[in-house]
Amino acid sequence: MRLLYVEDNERLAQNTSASLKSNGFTLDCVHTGKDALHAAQSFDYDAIILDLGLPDVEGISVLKSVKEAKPDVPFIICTARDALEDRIAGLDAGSDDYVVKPFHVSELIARVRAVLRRPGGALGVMLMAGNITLNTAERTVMVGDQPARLSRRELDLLELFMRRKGRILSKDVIENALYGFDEPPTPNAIEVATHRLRKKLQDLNATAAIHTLRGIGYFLEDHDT
Amino acid sequence: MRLLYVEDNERLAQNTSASLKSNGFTLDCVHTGKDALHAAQSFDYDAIILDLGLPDVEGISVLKSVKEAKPDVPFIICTARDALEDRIAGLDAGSDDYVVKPFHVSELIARVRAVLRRPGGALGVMLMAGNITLNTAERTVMVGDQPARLSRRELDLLELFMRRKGRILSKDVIENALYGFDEPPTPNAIEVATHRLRKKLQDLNATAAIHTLRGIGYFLEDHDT
DNA sequence: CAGCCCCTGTAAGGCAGATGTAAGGTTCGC
DNA sequence: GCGAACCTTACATCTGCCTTACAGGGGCTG
Repeated sequence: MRLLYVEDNERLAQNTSASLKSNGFTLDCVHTGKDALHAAQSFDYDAIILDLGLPDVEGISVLKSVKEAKPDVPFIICTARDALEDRIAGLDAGSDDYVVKPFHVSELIARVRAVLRRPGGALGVMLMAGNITLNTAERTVMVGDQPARLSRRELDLLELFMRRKGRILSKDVIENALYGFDEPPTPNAIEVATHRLRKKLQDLNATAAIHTLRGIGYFLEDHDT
Repeated sequence: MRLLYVEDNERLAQNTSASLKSNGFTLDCVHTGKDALHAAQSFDYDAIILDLGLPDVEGISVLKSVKEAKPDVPFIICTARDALEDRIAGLDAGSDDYVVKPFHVSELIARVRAVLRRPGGALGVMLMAGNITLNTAERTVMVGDQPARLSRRELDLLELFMRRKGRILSKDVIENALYGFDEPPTPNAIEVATHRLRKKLQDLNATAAIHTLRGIGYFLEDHDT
């Protein structure tokens, strides 16, 4: 679950980023409209949180540019209470929701979740593979009738594999999906994460397993359909 | 890039068809579930756009029938906003996408492109020779209905041959294509690699083979076209 | 605030498949 | 029949992945 957070106020950005991260989101945080455009272009985010009133490029134009290229990405706009016209313009331009400043982080998180849960969004789906069931809304995993105790990383990884069940995922793809660009891991990190996930699944007698293709990537086997 | 478009509303169908065609897609348009099933059976579409609420056969059952026979075909569903929740409940949101009516054609096109660009999608070319199929996006090879387990070199080599199907490739060309400047192999390396690839293809009863032209090079036979 | 536990990335060693090299054997063309 | 080009097999290396151990960090609890 990877988000882009566009906020020019450094302190606010720091606080909010921390909260979002601790709530299980992978987060890329940028401070200018230019960076935002660049980031949005180079990766498919599940949602974009956009602060209006950026220094270099007008916020709304960021939204419009991105929406043009990727109409599907949901936006959540943060704006001051008195900037009402901006807000309306934002919704007209295709924003999916907005939050009025000052806001509690919990409210922002709730809105993000709500947007992701919408049809076509990333949340609210049940994923299945063999006897593994992953509830993306609750972030819980069952193997057969046993609940699986997975850490955040493990769960993100498993969700990635299940969303792309049967398809091959290179380490590159995995890295992009799980890690923000300010936290690049060694390639080994993914190997270790995969190993830990595999072990837990195996211990619970999961009937779907992650296979390795040497030099190419990994894939989750898919003998149901 | 060939699509199947299933839509019972004639006027909407005409408009949308025109837009899709002018965007470079080859399009088959049908108006009933029956025709849709028939069309989907007789041709391998790169994606299917399906309107829900068809007159004769319920849309979802079209989807299920086709998915049963061809699990890999991506579907994009068009539906009214209020009918959405119950409809998508039974679907695997991991492999499909949705457009909510009324929609801009540009949005539909964007979704189609997104789906095709996914690993396993068709943008990332499919190469074929005899009963060999190479998916360049996933880097997978099928011989008939058997998956081939090729190493990276073998796959690179096969891809090279298939992209230049029927043409003669000298060892020089192959060497340049497969090896970086800083890793010049002995000429024998290519012979060995070819040998290993040939063996795996033969073991899987491939109907296309790599032939040798003494003193000139190799080529992949091409009796289809 | 201390202590503890869990999570997670890093580092290091080992194993196995992949790949190049070498050494005959085979085939083709002259 | 001779030589050159290619095939085939065996072998050694090397890369990539697995596995385990360890350490820093964050959160929870007493």
